[in-house]
Amino acid sequence: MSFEVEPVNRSSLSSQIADQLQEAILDGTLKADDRLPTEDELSKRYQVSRPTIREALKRLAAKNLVRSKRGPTGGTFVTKPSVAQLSDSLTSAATMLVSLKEVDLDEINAARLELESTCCRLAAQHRSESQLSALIHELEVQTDERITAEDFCASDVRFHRIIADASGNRMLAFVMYAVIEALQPVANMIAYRFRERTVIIDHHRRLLEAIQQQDADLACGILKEQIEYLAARHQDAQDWRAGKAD
Amino acid sequence: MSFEVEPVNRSSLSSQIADQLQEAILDGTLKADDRLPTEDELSKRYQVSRPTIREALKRLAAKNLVRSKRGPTGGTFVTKPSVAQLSDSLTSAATMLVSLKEVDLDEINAARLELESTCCRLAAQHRSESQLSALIHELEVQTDERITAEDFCASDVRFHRIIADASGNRMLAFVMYAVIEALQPVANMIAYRFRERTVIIDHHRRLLEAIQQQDADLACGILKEQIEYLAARHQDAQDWRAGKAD
DNA sequence: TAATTTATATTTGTAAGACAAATTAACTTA
DNA sequence: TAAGTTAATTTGTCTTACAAATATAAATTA
Repeated sequence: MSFEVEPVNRSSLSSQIADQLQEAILDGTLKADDRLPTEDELSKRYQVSRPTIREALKRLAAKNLVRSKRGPTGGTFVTKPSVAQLSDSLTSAATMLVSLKEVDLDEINAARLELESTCCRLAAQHRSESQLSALIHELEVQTDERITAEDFCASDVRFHRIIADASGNRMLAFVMYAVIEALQPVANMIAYRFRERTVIIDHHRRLLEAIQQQDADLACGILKEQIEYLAARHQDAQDWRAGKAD
Repeated sequence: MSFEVEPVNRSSLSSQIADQLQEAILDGTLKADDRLPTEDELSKRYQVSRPTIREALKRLAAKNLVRSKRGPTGGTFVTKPSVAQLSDSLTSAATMLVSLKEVDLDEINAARLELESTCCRLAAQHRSESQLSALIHELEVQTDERITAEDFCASDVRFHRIIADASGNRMLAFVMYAVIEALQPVANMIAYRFRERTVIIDHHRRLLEAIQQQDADLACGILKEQIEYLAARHQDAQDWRAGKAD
């Protein structure tokens, strides 16, 4: 005599309910700006307590799938996806990879080189006059003697973002933004002591000229120089830190 | 007589606590596998009720930053989200944007071609025997006559993810996963009627061979063929749909 | 009558207390 | 010593109550 044994479901109630609601959102059953049933209604429908529903909703809120509001016209609403939010999520996830040391610096630098080379190549093809003006403007900002290190870093980021924008492909630009942001902690670390602004500015000037002249190969070569320079500076910073710890 | 007015903090307690704990995880104060204080301890420390703590922890759990376990050696432990988990967290946002046509499909396809060409080139250099075996295995799965359309799509995704992994760069793999996932609604849409499996399988076989032989240019050419094929199939699906609506 | 203030109803946010479920270590029994 | 039982701990769920925020309707004032 035998009977079948099936795996039992060990997931918590709140995670099961969150998964179901997520599926309803992703498969289009629940649409952007739709109002979910109230917490009380959901707890009746699922035959669970209200705190369990709230826990499930917090799981969805953490993924930006829903937002809540109090009051007679309040409730829990499916969030409308936006391009800005996707960009933020991508950036936040990339930053986490770095913070949690899931990826090492060589990997990020290599990825940056690949991605930004692609952006440079496309930028050399697609750049507009206003993007060139914007690059020129940032170069002027960077050469100003009064600029603080902080503002120099900010201008550096903007310079590279303009290049990403000039690729003419928004998805690529988002990906590029994410990688640039993920590198910010490192950039901040070497900003004060280990990075010669004049070298960076020179790279930027030559990069701008190459893009202006639509010379993709030259642009990629200059970019490679800059990324290698920055990687070496960072290695110096690490060595200096290691030496200091002795 | 005047006094300063500062913005008041409108965030809920549970989201503030989740943010603080997330920061502690990301800045390295809390490391992977560290055990957080018990729910009771956290509620005493933060001077809030235990359900509020639980809601905060559910927010972190949804981001794969913690996991919980019952029992005397249980508790809430810090986890390190994997590249796959982090990119999965982008899936919902990206998927919805593509479904709602908030982003231009041509842009995503163009970005995919650039990114995946880079991954193919690196995969041709860096692929391991086990990655080749995994690709071979997926090809076998795909050629099985009994496979459902759903399972074929899943295998297709895995095939491309293996290529991203074979690039040997986790940051690149991360962004590649995100782009692949964003295209899933489109792939699902054309899966049943507009996509010849034999064509896809042929592309995959040739891609595998090119990577095996470490011929990066050939791999990139085949990939271009596949992406163009899929874009055309999708255009056919849209046309067919437009015609059907008349 | 128009503008302002107050009251009411609704929904989410938080708290307190109780009990259940899962798990591990310690203890007991064979 | 191995197997079984028990106790303790922590998370998971439930019940009940009240607070906070909000929008609308009603009441009051000018």
